[in-house]
Amino acid sequence: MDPTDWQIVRSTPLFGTMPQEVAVSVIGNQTVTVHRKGEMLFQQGESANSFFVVLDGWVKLYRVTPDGAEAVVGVFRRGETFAEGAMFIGGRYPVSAEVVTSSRLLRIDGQTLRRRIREQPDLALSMLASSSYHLKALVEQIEHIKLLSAPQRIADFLLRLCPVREGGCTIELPYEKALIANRLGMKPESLSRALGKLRPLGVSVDRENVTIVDIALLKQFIESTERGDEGF
Amino acid sequence: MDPTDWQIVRSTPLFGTMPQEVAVSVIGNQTVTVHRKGEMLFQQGESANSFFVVLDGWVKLYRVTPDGAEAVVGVFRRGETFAEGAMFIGGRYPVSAEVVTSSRLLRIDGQTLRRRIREQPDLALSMLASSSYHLKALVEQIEHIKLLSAPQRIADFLLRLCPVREGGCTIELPYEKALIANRLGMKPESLSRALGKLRPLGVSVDRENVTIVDIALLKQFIESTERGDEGF
DNA sequence: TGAGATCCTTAACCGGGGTCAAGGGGGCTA
DNA sequence: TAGCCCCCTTGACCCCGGTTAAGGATCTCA
Repeated sequence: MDPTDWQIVRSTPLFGTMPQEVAVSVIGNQTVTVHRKGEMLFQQGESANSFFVVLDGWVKLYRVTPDGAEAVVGVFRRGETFAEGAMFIGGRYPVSAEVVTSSRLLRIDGQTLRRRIREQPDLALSMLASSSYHLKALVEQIEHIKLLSAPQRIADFLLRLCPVREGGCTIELPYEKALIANRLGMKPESLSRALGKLRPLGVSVDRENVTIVDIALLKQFIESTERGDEGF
Repeated sequence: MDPTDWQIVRSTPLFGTMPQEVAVSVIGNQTVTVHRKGEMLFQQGESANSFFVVLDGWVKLYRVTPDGAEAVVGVFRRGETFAEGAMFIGGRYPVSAEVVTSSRLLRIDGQTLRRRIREQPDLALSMLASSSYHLKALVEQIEHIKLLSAPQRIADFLLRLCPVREGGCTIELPYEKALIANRLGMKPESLSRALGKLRPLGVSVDRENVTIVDIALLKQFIESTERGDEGF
């Protein structure tokens, strides 16, 4: 945990709002771990004894069905926390977690956390806020799957990666397209085709680099009821 | 709040595990309200000052898009709580809530709750458990939409309504089929068709009454990779 | 008892996206 | 540089479920 790591931890919704000494009391001497692509962190059904802060890299959370199909329910990056909730519901992870790029994680022990919560009730409010943040993200994901077309979902995904709010920009896709596709509830082939449909809207793709001419145009496309192929 | 109401409150994941006096301190003299079908409880974006316990009836939570489309993200019944999380994330409801049958609700004020949490940290752990319960439900919903066909999703929906674990049973659909369809991420027409496809699996429908010959058969169908129309 | 409204079902049609298969291109190792 | 592998794209085909439209059933209310 160097100063940069602290900065990242303090940028999370969970640890960002509490007094410094409370954060220190929780994180104290928790361990930073390094992982390479493909490593499993935990599997759904395992007993949950800790949660994580992403210091660097990307981690995916997903469900697996009896026949092996995967449904990605979230992909987390630097400055995000995940699995805070699992420790409070029967102590079992409801999802599996896998590192999808080389990563550094901060693992926080559940036992000590519970103890701190009892001493520091405000900490509980932060945990609740963080949980609610995840709830909201899931609700939005459900909304998107139910109401948006594939091209619209990708457009939204791209916009969330944009560092700016208007104009144009070039962004780098953070991980494999197959994972992006799964995250958005579609197949890789559909992702390709859907990106193609965004071309008339000023989106060009070259390998993992995506250039967006006009953010406003995409926003409008997402909110429109039209589904992406009118007008040529 | 008569004794029956108390029994319901104490059956929730949230209030079920805490000591009686803590529950009393929170619920104390909170108000029970009566609502008729179609009443709005709150709208997404409104400031969130309270959450609810369903004493009787059904309440739907949903998101609305700019163009008016609805995506139902949850339907709650007697003995369930909802919107606990909203008060902790910027104080705004991320969804809208509407009563879908005549209902009686217990409304719990957020201010007093926060105060109680500071006095009673264990209460925070209960809140976290309850939040996590909702998280898990949303994750499962995403899994289902992404990986199951329409007939499989209804089969799952029916199984969750079954009062027994094996054999057969007859159940009554709790609310309108249009709402069931939306909750499951499909159109009413698809719901009809999908129920039709379950007929060969021992599911017969007569108005709002559904008879299931063999629960095991449906479970198997949900877990099978086949999507429902083979073998006739 | 009948008129209307609401809800549900059925049918025909169509389109988005899944499936299957082939091919291209960049990054490995040798 | 060659060879291989992996990831991605493209195309053809098809099926699930959305769309549209019509008709049937139940409930309400006059």
